[in-house]
Amino acid sequence: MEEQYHPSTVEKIAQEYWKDSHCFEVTEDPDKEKFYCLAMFPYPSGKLHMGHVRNYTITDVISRYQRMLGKNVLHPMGWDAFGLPAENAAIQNNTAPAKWTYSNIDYMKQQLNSLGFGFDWKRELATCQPSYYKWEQWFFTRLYEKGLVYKKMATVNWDPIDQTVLANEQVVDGKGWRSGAVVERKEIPQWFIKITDYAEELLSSLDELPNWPEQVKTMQRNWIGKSKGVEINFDLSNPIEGIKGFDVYTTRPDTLMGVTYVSIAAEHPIALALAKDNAELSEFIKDCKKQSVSEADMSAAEKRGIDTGLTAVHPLSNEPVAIWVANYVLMDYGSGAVMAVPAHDERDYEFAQKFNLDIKQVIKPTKPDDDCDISQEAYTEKGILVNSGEFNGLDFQQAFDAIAQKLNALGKGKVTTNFRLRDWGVSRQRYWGTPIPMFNLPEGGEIAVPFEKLPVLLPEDVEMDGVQSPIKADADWRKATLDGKAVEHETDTFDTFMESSWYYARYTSADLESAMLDPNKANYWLPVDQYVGGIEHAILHLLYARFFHKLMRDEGLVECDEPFKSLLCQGMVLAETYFRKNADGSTDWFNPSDVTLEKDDKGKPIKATLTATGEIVEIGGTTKMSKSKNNGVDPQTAVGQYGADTVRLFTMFAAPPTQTLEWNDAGVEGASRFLRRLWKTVHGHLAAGEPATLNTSNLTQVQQDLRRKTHETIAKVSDDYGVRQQFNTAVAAVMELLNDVNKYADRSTGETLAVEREAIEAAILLLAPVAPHISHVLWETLGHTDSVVNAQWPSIDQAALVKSNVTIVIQVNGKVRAKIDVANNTSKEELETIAKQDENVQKFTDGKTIRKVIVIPNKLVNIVAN
RNA sequence: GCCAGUGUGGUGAAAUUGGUAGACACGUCGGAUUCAAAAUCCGAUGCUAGCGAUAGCGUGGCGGUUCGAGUCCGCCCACUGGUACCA
Repeated sequence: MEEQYHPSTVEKIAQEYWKDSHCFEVTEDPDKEKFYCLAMFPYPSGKLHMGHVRNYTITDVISRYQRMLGKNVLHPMGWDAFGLPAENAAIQNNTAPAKWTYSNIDYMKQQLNSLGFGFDWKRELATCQPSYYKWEQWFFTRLYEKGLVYKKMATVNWDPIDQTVLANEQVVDGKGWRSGAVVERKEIPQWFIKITDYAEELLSSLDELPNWPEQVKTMQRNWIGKSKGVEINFDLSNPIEGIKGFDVYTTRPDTLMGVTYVSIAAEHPIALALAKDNAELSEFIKDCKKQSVSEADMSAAEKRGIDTGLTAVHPLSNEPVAIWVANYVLMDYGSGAVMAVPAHDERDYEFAQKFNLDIKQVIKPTKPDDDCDISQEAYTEKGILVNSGEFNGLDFQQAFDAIAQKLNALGKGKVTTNFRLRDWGVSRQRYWGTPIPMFNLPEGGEIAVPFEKLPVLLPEDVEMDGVQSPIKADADWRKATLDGKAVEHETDTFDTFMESSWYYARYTSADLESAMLDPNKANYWLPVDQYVGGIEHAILHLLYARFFHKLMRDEGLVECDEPFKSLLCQGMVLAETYFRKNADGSTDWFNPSDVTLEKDDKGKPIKATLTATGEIVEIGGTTKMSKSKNNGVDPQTAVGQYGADTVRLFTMFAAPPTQTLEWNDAGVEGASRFLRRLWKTVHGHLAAGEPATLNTSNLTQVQQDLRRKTHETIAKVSDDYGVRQQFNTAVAAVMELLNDVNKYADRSTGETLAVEREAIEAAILLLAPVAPHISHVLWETLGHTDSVVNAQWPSIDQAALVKSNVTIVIQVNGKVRAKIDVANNTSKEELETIAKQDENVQKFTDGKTIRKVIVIPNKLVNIVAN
């Protein structure tokens, strides 16, 4: 064996072996327990970034670990290939989105292989391939036939200069990112899938996902937002254009007597009707249109409103209440109207204060001493009704029921269950996506493209002008015939969340040409046993995929109810930023690789300079790796410099997977140093001669301790990989084991070498999932004929774990005053006696009365004295 | 705004069920080796005071529960993710 560790040589050997033996290509095997491990597939943006490296290292570690446990492991990879960035890049580089995308895929695939990820490339797919999106189109037409798809008007961001629809991301401070024009809201017809039909099930089956992070389930529950409330009808005092009234929904009918006005959306039919002969209102409505459609922007916008002059009739008191048009009420959600109870709702309170509207308290605290001062702020807690006539004195539930019942009797309201979740709008006015498989008919209306005419192909050889989608600009593309009749192709494409909603299932039947899925294969592999991806997908992607899975189930394609059995959400990858402010106020950002740091004597950075010029730059803090701050660290550079194993080891070691990960070159060197030390240890061990067969009956204390460490480490790492999914502590445990080997191992005889051999082999096996290349070569070097990728996970020798002594902490009033070594399982009584006799303990109990002694066997003794 | 997280030494972090705060690693300092340096090896390293034994303080802030709180509860601050057309 070579004395020095050369990562590039080692990695070449291992990667060639994996490739030549096709060892990650798997097929269904009913005799073996299956394990489907999946990473969220990447958008082919050009280069792999550290977030990808982290994601795929995690799934690779889990896959290799599960494989060593003897399971049939599927670990596929593919490309989320449709999307907005390809269009932007195509315009910028004067190329076509397809060409750009395919060349990115080629490059990134090579990068993935250089990192040694064990993917089954036979199942590779790219969502922009007609063989993939054909089945998505087919599935959509099936949903259409089942009535789960419909078309309606919906609001988009409209750039009036570029005459194009903008994504929320493309709206910056209310203006179009390219044109700078103030963005307008525009209503256009769009396709929707009825996710709300599945709201109840999407909510309730979250309870069947014990291995999902609680925070993700909570976010999804809140997003679905099931609530019980009352739908209330308000009549208009004077009908307008035949409109006699409108509905509002509230979860707080108990506050109904506190309604002092109602707010309606700018697009509400009543507002539009009134605006016809009200110039001021008409102007306000026009103004409301100049607003981004994103919820975050809207909530940040100033609350504005205007009194319409029209009143509605309060359904119980019959008193007139003012109708306001407000910019924060949206036509797309609910009925486009809300009742306002300023005394008991913060937003209504703020609005009422601003416009001097009445604030009427109708709820008082259940406990009289609770803070409630309506002149200062809204009281939003539930309480006891006041100023509510016949309902006075009722609590929330009683009032809810009584008021609902009364409204019901008057024919003015009913109890309903409401969901915050809205139907899934899947239409996009973009080019680089799956064409929506619908024909628009000349007489109006539409019909699904029949199966024989699928796929509706997206032309790939196009020129992007930066404004209009090439398939919208091309009148010929639109032309089609159906049964000899001229029809037109829909020119909108699908939301790219469509493709990412079912790719995990297609991997099981990747090359199937005759159907979307092969149920036999799909049902063998599904559900995914472990899904890993960024927390940013906690709601949208994961909810749409869950929904799509249920749609596929109801189509008879899959059997299980949920697609992802266990979910791990990884944190982002961060790096230090460096910048210089220019005289004109602009900022230049410098990549960490171009900066030299100067540190004070404690190691705290005090000064940063550009390595090339020596110019001083400012330290801008650690943030998410991004193009805008130029702090991306290229994985390829790191792999070239230290090797894939080091990069993988560092990514796993530097932080637990769910936390943010800070890239740090010094830390990477530490990881590299550890691998070199491992290599050197194996080299020294082999040079010392052949070990004898391990005989555990005649070991010295030091050797027993080393064996205990070996088996404690196996137990710890197994728990960390398999149960806790905390890879950083697993790596730390192996580091500890190797430290002990180097400190205590004895190479003088065959018997002692056997103890060292056991420890070293354990270390290699435990490390194999994280650093598979070096483990592959070292395992071979130790004389094994099978490859480490197929080796069996080490088992624990319970006898080696037995401890003779434990350290007990002795506290006085909760403060540590002594530590003692005692035999394992010393009795409570004995521990108490020993503790009280301790000299240091007596110093602190002297002159005090011992009130209580708490003894936790094998842990601590706490003496309470005063 | 709303929903969900996060906050521990100079730094990344550990502490799995309420029981020794800081494992492991980086950095820094000191030493060995070297003509010298790199690499490697050994040792020290939470902060403050003290030669030292040791003592006090210490897990974003304020308060609470408990014999005991990084961990549980309440309020607050800062940062991050999502907010339905970025993926």
